[in-house]
Amino acid sequence: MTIKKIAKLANVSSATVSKVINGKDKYISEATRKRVLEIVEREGYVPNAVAKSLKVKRTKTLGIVIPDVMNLFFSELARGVEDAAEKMGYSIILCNSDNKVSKEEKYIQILQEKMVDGIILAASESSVSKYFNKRGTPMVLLDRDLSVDDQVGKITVDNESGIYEATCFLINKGCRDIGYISSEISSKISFQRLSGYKKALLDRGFQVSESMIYLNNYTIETGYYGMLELLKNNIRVDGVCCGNDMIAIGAIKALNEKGINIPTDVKIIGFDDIYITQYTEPPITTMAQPIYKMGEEAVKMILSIIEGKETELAKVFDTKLIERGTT
Amino acid sequence: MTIKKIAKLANVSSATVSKVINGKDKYISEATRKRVLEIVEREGYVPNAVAKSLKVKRTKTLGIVIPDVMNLFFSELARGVEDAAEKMGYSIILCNSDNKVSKEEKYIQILQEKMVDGIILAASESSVSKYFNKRGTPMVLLDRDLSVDDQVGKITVDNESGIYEATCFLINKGCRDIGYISSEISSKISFQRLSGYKKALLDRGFQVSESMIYLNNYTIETGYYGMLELLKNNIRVDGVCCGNDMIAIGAIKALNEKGINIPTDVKIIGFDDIYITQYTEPPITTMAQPIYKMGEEAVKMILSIIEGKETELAKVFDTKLIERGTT
DNA sequence: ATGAAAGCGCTAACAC
DNA sequence: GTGTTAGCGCTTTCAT
Repeated sequence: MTIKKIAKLANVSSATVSKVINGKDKYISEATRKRVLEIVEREGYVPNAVAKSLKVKRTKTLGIVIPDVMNLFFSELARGVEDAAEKMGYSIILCNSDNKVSKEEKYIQILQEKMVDGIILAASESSVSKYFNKRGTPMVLLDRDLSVDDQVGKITVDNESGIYEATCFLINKGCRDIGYISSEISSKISFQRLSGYKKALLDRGFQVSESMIYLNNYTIETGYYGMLELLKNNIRVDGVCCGNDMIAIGAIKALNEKGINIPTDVKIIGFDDIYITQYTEPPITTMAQPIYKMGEEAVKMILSIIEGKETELAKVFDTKLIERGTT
Repeated sequence: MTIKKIAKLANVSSATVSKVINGKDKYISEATRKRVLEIVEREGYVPNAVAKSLKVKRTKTLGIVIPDVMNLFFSELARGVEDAAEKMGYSIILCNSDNKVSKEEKYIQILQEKMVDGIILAASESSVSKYFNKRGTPMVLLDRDLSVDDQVGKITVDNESGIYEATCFLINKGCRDIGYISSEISSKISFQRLSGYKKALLDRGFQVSESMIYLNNYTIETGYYGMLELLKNNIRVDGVCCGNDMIAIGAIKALNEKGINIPTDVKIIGFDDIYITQYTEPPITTMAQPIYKMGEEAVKMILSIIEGKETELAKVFDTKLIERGTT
């Protein structure tokens, strides 16, 4: 079924059918409008969006590349993006990069070939460089703050001040020997977070000790082994600031296994506020990012760019302390 | 940049450019092949896949509709699908239906308009009916077993025998008063699972008591309130079979709050083996579904259908007991 | 070994 | 109010 066949069945031109289908029917008589619609319905006609896209140069689809949908943080981000996109009549093509530059590049190429109207990127590297954005597809960087000269949007959170606050909170709660478990400094984010931790300690008159810092990945495993390591190295740890909630989950597991009480003996604070955080034992105190909202904001920003509106290209959200059982 | 402009720059026809780009260059002289490739590179030419799709009637993209990516079960499914699709050169359009028929229908329509080559559906209802599959797009039902006359593929797990086994396992572990917390019977899956629970009890000479059964949703909340309810209604509960792992997480939370020891006082078994299950306190014993693999299998099946191969339209996987800390 | 040309299904400018 | 037509960027058959 094509618009042409519908036209023939309705004894009108394909232009007319196109107009009624697209609601541009001001100048179409009610009679033909109705007739066309009936036939469309009867024949189960489904418009061919790819033909339309070729003509109008707009696919009404967005690409989103994230490291991994199975990661609670990114799945919430993706959900925020998808919901907002759907509301605006857009679909999304989902890509998992595993933080691999090669995959990021490959996906960006594919998305450009598929003529997506915009790309939302939680990328590890500057795959965004002009070299890869050959077509100048609108892009917004989500959660990742890369230095990029291009005209790309950025949506981030104030990582340094977030972890700074988290660390101060632990201090205020009475912790004196505060460890830090997080990811290696492979990204700006990780750097900023570590920086926040150190700054808080120094500002409050504590010393920074490298043996209190364990860096690896943003994973449960890192939290688990990192906690074990801290316990090994130091006689005294009474608080741990974690680079994200996954790490906090792992740290809690280690502490539970060792029979160390949370929060009495050791207090834990996480980062992100992924939703599982409410359901752990104990529930995790964390610095919340407005994850879902950041996803929504990313599509708002990219649509604004797509529509050629004047757009503020940087939006940084604040984190917010959510106190629960681990402190 | 279009193929035509590249052609002009290379002093060849667009047909020639098309051939070298697509590797159909047996009959192209090495000299022109090289020249074309150089210009493509230099100009940063990106092929327009929508134009290509219009011509070849194949978009190399698949649609996947699931209730919610934020749900660990479905995000793992989605990841399995995306990985397998990517390996075969396909992209995926992700849709979250929230189990709402209206959204499912809407998405199926959109996916058909976008001319996806196939649709993978974890749908609650028979949105799959001929009426909605107007274009006869290949479909496979994933995780959901709907009665559908159409030629759609189905990938499922043996739910009844899975829960049957789970319940028996609890009995073998010495439980005598086994409750069941799960979702309402709104789907075949829920029916089969409840059925497995009852059958196991009966087969082993126990009675089925409605007050030991709490049905609501496949959520943490249901597990939590369901457990509280069971504790209220019955003096004795020493085992709970949960319809999925989320429910188990909620049940554990309730038990922990009440100071009831797991597994000494009450044993818990879940279903699915979502990955967080290893990290709860205690880690959850569960009947595992090969979630990721089922996602992969769904794309294998749909590609086979797309390619017009003779395809076995039903694949049912076995569940497998994973014993951890809650039993 | 390369090119000319038709056509995929649609929209939009313009004609009537 | 409705129709004609060109053309979006590509592939593919057929000629040369």
